Amino acid sequence: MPLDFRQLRYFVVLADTLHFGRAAALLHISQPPLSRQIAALEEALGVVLFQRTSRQVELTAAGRHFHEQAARILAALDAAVRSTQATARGERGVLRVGFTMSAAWSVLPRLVKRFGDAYPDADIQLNEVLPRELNESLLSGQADVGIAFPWQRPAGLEYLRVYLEPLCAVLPAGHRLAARPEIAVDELAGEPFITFPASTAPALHEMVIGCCREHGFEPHVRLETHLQQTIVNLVSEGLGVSLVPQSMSRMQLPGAVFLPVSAPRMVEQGLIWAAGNANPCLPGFLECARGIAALTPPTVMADAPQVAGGVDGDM
Amino acid sequence: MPLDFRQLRYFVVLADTLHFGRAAALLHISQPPLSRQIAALEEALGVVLFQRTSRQVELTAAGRHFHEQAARILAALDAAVRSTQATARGERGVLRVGFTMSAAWSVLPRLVKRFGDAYPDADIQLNEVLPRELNESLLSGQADVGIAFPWQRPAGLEYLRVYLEPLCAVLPAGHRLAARPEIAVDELAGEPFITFPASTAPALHEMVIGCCREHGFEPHVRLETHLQQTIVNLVSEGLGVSLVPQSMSRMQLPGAVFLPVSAPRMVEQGLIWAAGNANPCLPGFLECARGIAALTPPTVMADAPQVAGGVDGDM
DNA sequence: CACGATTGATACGGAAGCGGAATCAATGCC
DNA sequence: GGCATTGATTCCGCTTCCGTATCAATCGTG
Repeated sequence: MPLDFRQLRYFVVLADTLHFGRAAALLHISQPPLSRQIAALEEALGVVLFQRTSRQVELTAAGRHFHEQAARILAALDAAVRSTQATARGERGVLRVGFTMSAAWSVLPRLVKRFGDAYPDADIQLNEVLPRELNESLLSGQADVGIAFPWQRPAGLEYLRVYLEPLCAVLPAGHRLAARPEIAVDELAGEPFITFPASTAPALHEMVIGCCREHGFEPHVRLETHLQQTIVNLVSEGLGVSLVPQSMSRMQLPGAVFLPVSAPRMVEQGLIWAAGNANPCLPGFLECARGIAALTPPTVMADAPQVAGGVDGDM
Repeated sequence: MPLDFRQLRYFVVLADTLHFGRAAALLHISQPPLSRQIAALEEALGVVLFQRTSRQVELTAAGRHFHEQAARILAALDAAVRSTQATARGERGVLRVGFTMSAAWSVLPRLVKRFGDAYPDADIQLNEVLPRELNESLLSGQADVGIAFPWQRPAGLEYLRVYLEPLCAVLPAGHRLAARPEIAVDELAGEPFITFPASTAPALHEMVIGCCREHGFEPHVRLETHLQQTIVNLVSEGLGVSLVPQSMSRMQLPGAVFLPVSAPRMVEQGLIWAAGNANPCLPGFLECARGIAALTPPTVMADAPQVAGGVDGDM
């Protein structure tokens, strides 16, 4: 009575073969149950689907119509099962990535591309968030994973380092130190610095200030701005100097020169995600990130042609 | 294991309510079988669809996706059942109507419109056929029903009269008899006649020739053509006279005058169909035709304003 | 902190449904 | 006219399913 999937499968095979015996053989059942299931289907529908004589079986007009519908439904069911399994395996779905502009400069494009190649049916939603908002965004479930310079990590958030690189100095092209192949950090002691505001980007703020303090001086902060690109721009205008991750040297500004520093501070970027996040795409994304991490050291070199002298980011 | 429809319905309700007890109540079953069916569904898919704690139920990402799919499939199944039942009732489907141009002049448009109003989801395929080909077309199943002036009817074909009307004379406007309100058929004895070829339209041929013979003369056939419209056109050009069904007077040609004849021969049109035709739309179509037949007599009058004097087609 | 209420999972017994072998009735072929 | 084929029917054994009762885990509350 309640219209079973089995009846649909039986019906479609019978409608294809128009022969109870052969259809039953294809279905790996004997003929009597097939007759009964078809009869039950017809009774459930209240419609005669086959016109039987004792010698041949024919579809009625209603049967022909139901044949198309049933085949479509069975195909849709099969597709639904497959796509659901793919969803559970993380091969399809949506992963919401919250990224900070500061952290996205080098890692994000490669990671997104790698993930897209590995999981072509999974979609990534990229949303920019402020660094201080990232943790809350992850914990509240608004984003599945974040890419950032790590900072104070609350309980419930996991972290995976993806990228390690040295800080380098960035100077105006006409600066007295700009022609040197390498400088020491403390040679910048008297220079006007351009840094990040501690309120919105504490990790980046600490990165520059902390590096200077390690080398024994308190930097003279002349300007603060949120974006690393802006820092480099301001440097190129001659407004000051700064310390930035080496990958920023990808910016090919005529007025700015990137110089390696001796015994540089290493800074890292990584993925942050909520420990309880159940998005099936997340493990695959993390795996891609681990792959990126393994490839990173040589890649850093290739990406930073302007910087002479190699500093390898061993991880 | 084999993925039942019931499991889909159970799953959708549970995904809607996210509460085993309430979902079971909505499904009019108790809670344990629901738990088991959901577990069986998850095992069949190999996918965890719900994240259960003892206090709350939540959909996983795969579960959310499967929810959409399952709801779509169930809706498609419901639609398929309804449309199949509608097909079996003849409320939807395709009815192939073979019509002869000669017979379609008056009845066909009204019949098609009536059927279209009564069965808005059923489609009519109109195909013109030559009169002599109609019977074979019906018997071979290329058409479901035909509209024609009846002729020799082979075994296996049914017939239903739909329309009865008198023949009337059609004369050139300048003809010596054209000013009369009515004429006798034998007054046309000496006139050049325009008729149909006996080979392709035997019924129409006999209609004219037989009428003349009934009135005691053999018409002098000057021209033969297949279409009634062409006959009227040729008459309006002064090339001869003819006898045509009264409904042809709907053609408002300046050069042609339609005149009632005394004691006119009545001619009928009707539906012809194969006795074994199982198209579910056919009974409804026949019913519409019976309705047309009942309405025909007054309609004939309204449609033939140029003909003075009423000749009622009693059926 | 302890008790009760709520929720989903599990155990068991009765009943319904399904599949398979045997058989029947109708039809076509030689 | 005998035989083969085809779908329907019957009966039996088994699986599966539902419902009642119960359990384990958790939350709320005083």
